[in-house]
Amino acid sequence: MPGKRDKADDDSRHATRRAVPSRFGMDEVLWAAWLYYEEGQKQDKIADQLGISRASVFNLLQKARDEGIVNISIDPSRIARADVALELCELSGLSECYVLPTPQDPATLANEISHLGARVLEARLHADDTIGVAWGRTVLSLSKHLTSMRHPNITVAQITGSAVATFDFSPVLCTTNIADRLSARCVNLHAPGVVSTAQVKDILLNEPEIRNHFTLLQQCTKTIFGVTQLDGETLLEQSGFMSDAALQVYRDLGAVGFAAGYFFDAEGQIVRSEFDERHITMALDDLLNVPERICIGGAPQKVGAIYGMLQARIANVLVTDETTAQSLIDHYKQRT
Amino acid sequence: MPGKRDKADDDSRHATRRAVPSRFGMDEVLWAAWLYYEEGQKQDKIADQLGISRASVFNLLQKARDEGIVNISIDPSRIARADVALELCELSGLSECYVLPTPQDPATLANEISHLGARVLEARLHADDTIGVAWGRTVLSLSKHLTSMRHPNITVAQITGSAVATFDFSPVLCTTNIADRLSARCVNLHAPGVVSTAQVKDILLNEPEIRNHFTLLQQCTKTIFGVTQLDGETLLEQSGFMSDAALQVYRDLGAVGFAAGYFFDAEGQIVRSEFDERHITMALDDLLNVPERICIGGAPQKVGAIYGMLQARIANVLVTDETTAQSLIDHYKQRT
DNA sequence: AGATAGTTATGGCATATGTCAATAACATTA
DNA sequence: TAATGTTATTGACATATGCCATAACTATCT
Repeated sequence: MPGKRDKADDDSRHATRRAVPSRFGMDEVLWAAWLYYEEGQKQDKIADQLGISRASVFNLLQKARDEGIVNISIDPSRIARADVALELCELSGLSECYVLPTPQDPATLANEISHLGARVLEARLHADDTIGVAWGRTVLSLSKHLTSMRHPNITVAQITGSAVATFDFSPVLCTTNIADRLSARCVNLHAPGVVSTAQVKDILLNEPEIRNHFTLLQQCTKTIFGVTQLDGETLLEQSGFMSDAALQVYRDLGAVGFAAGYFFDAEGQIVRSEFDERHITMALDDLLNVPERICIGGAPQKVGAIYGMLQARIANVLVTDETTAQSLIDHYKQRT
Repeated sequence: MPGKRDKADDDSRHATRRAVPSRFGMDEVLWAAWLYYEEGQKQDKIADQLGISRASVFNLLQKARDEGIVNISIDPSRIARADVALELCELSGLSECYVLPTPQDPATLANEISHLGARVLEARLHADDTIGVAWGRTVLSLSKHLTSMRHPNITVAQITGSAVATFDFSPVLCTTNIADRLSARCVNLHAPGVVSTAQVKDILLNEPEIRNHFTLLQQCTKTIFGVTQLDGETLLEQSGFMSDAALQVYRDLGAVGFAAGYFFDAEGQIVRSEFDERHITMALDDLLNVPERICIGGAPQKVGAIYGMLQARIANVLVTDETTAQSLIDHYKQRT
């Protein structure tokens, strides 16, 4: 019974405290983490050594994991190397492809893909990177799975104007979230995502501040974006980003998907319409010049869109799940 | 009962196997590791998904850990930052210091320090490093704690001639072991560690092959070595590396320790005798020019020797245990 | 001082993990 | 094809871990 703790008890406690009086500055968290993860000691034993209860040791270890003092990570290169990924790379011309085991519960798929996306970004990230960030549920979700890390001189920049519509995965939010986790410089694009006429777009693009932003975007070493299919309900209209009518124009022109600011058809041809003239986003040529163009996304209904995107070369790195990857492989094989 | 497995059973098994038929090339190990470590699923659940027993999942995870597919590591910078380490750095002028919690069982101390040493080396290692390796129990033990890793263009070189005596921690063994684990180029020094006269040493040092080796050593970016005290039995004489008489000469001259090929006294003065003229090892000037000189060692009886070594600036990075670190701090404070 | 609220540490229990000997699956040889 | 050795898989048990309600402690206020 815990209530029994009295002076006698306390004395006996002191006897076991010999090794590590807490006056030592050395972090108990660190201490426990070392003994547990490096030396493989049992929590009981560590509790003895530190003169605390096993439960406390558990708490210390928890803290160590939370604070990133211990890092448990899966070598991402192995995930890329997995057979399905490899086959898809060969068929599609992707330079890299990360494939997640498809979860049993489809509802968690999007979440888990963005989780893997976060790991992939972390693994590929290095000093002096400039990351162009798009917007969308997937990208926002990715930002939440990033563990705080610190590389010198990282820049995170918006590739699309800040949409004004009311939705919780705005370009600004995606960008700031990611920058925050990476302790990076955050460069927002202070312009609307869509304007009313081509003329307004021209005027804006000639504004010095916005011009500078697009110049910065040309320095991008990476971009991150999701991908949407156009059949059925999409968040493009739901979010108020564009009108149903504008979207229908693209559908009528044969577009099947949208990624990183551009529409494309089932064979990877970029589809343009009047809307492009009003959409403030990174120029296509600049986008295609970015060395690492990372697309995060997967779902059965997205397969057609992803295929088109891959053919359009919008992405050269893909993070997806196994079912989607397999469908894509099948898709490619059919065409041969 | 396992014997009961028959066709009926097999069929039911197939039913649960839907998700991951083993025909998929994707590594089950990787798959299990992802589900367990990234998604935090329980082994039971993973077993279901993969259609294998929980015990097998456990085995897969074990394999994943063994093969380094999952990495569990403690941020080494935190260990360096711990208070005792920091204080010792300031007092001694070390550029870095890694301090291990002193284990309860003194018999395991040497082993655990070399374990930490291995982690430290791994953490500091990067592409294009050239590592000068000394010999000794500690260094050999360190080599065994290295986990296989692969950086491009690492070179591992012996800093001392290959001793001919019979002991199991010879320079050659230390070097090859480390090179092997790091998948590095291994450059051995094809000469005895000690020769009979100064003249023989001169002749050897003028041999082109050996000359080249010493030129290579000047390119070292790191050295790794242990440290020995001279009072009591030492492995210097036990190993047949040098005679009792030769060692006594150094003791008489005031030497208290030996590290990285050189003797020094309690205040950090290098102590030389005739033996140095016959000892084939990296030149002292070259040694002191190496940017990272990592000494691995700790024990109550080594404190005096380590103090001398620190004063002699033979090391600028120290890996030790807390008791030793604390004793060193006390030692420094006494002198003020 | 005594009461109060907020924080940290603990005991004990439900669950998850690790171990191992037994057995199945497979490969090899006679 | 049977016998034999080798490796992988498993069920069952012993142990370690994760969790949470509550005790102990601390700081603050009356």
